[in-house]
Amino acid sequence: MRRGDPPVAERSRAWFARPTEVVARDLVGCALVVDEGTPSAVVARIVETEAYLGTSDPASHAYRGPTPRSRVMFGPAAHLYVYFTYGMHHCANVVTEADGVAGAVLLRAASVEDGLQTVTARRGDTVTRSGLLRGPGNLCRGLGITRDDDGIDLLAPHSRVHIERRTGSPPIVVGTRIGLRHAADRLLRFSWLGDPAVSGPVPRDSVETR
DNA sequence: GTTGCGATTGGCT
DNA sequence: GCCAATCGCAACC
Repeated sequence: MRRGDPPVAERSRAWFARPTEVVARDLVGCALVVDEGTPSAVVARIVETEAYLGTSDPASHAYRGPTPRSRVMFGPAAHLYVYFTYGMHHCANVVTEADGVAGAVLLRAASVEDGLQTVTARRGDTVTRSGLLRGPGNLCRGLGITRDDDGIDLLAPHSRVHIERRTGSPPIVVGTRIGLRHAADRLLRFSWLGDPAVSGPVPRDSVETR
């Protein structure tokens, strides 16, 4: 490292601390690395995300201010926010924005690159390969993410979940978020165009490249 | 203390 | 397209 370079961890934190919808778009194509260096390591490429903003977003857990559940969303970026819903499913988010400002990106779908045997063992061998991590609940189950992982720092060396940026720019489709009662019309869903692991109806609202 | 419900999923009509 | 499963939260009394 040249003299004067900022620490790598700080530079990465700044990347996650950008506006939530920008991070949501840029996370598509990144790799999720779970339990690296263990026999059950998994690498999966993110193919679909949704942005959940702070106190201005009626669909966000942060809408009414911090609660015991949502407090991680108000903390520093690059942490994991995991919540439990419908009495049976976990959903994983990447925290965005500056410390004190709420924002998070829901990880909706991913494509298994490595660790297929581990993911299949968790999801069952009747699930098709593209369906293994399709949908936020299935993604958490296939990766073994639970509330125990709530609040972990993605940049900490010992963390069991990391995110790696990858070269290349996949074609991104922008659409409406899925399963919402409020603010259902906002274009805050980002999908890898044409990827078979994308969940829900294929969004066709607009296409952008980066 | 009580209650209504959800950023889901899979199965059935 | 409709609906049950299943329970932690957060809103409300």
